Amino acid sequence: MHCTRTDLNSYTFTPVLTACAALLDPKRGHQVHALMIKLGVDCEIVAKTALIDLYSKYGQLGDSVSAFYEMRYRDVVAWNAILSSYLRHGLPRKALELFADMRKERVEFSEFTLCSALKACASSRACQQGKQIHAVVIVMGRDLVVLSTALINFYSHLGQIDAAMKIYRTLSCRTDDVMFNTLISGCFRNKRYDAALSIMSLIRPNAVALTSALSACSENSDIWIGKQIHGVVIRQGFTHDTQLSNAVLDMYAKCGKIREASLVFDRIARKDVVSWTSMIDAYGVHGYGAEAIDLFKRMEGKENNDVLPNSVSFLAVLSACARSGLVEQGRKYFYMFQEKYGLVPAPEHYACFIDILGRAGQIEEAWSLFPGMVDKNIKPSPAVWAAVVNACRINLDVERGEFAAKCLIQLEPNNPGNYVALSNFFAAIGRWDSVDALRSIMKRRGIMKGEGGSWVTMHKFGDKIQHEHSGTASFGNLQEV
DNA sequence: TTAGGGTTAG
Repeated sequence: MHCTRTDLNSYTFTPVLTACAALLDPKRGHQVHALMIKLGVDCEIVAKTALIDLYSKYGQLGDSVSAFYEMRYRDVVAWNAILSSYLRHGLPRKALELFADMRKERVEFSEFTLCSALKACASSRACQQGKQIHAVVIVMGRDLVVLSTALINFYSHLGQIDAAMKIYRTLSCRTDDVMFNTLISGCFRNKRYDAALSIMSLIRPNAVALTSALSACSENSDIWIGKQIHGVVIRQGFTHDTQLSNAVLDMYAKCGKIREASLVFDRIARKDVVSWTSMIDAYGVHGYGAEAIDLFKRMEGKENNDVLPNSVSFLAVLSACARSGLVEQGRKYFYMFQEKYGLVPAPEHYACFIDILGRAGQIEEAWSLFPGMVDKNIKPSPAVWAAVVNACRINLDVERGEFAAKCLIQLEPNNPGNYVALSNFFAAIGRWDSVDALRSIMKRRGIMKGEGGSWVTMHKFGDKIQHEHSGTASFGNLQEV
């Protein structure tokens, strides 16, 4: 058409943009956009909306947002597209701000809008706002399968599984696999195993349901259920599914079964970046720093078909070095990831590297990283300041420690963990008056440190009790001991 | 002609 006709307009290009977005080939999409500009057909509302979606799917949030703000007039579809764009980039708070702007501009919502808003509420844990949207759904009288699914997902993520089940029970619309998968994932997430398994029995086992079941078992360190799900994965012939196998691997790793995790890893035929990173991290968490590094070298080697490490792999390798005290290796990889793979360290990478250096007494080198952060326009996060405070505690660096402590509390005054780090620092330098002062501040602000705990799972086979698994819990995270 | 719900690694 481009070669033979001269009457191309916005409506010709929008489906082409949709195709480009589906192909995830930015070069092609950029060419098409350039042609649209050249022909002057990039300004219509549908064209701009398709561009919001295209750039969002390419991971170019800035360009997606630009397309939105370049519009003279915006309809509800354009607003919906930009909400999805922010959600796709993991910015639910920003999506909720835009949702508020929609209300200010008196744009009438559609079901699409409410779905996205509910998703934003679920991932940012905006309980009250989500319930208000539920009320809007009721008032609109829309009982649709997609909207009901979004509501079930919202309540499940908030831990209100009974509210989620009530929506399912009082449904008058049709059901489908996505809704059942949402229910299954919600029940597992909230440890309603019986309900989850009985819903699973209503549908044919599918990879998504099994993956979410396994990720909930990882989260809850529930090896007993996790093993049974793994059995279903094998019996139903899903072992070729990489994403599902990654979830099996991670379940064993999170439950402390590193050997089993490694066996699953070896059997994944088409390993992706998540497979490699999960296994590297599993070794690192269990203190097998050398094994983590060996595996990373294998990832770089010939057997790996061009799967490149990303920023999560970067962090997994660094944290493996930190846990095993591998200072030289940590330093090597901190720079190698930037030079060889062009990955820009985020604050969490800096926090990890500062931790490595601090434990090794290299406080000067840790401090010397700050100018580099300023150059790269990276703002130190609370985790960075916490790492500095810990480094100063180990190295008895009073002056810098006090400075970092001040920054940390200013930036994140409600995180109990920060007060623990500060308290340990002041105790180490003998400032018991400050330790006391911190306790009073915590009391006054109502900040409570989470309790630590430990647990053992026992199973009874006839008269015999078998010890199955044990671990410790602190701040909601479970770790094998 | 553009927008929506469920799944894996930090």
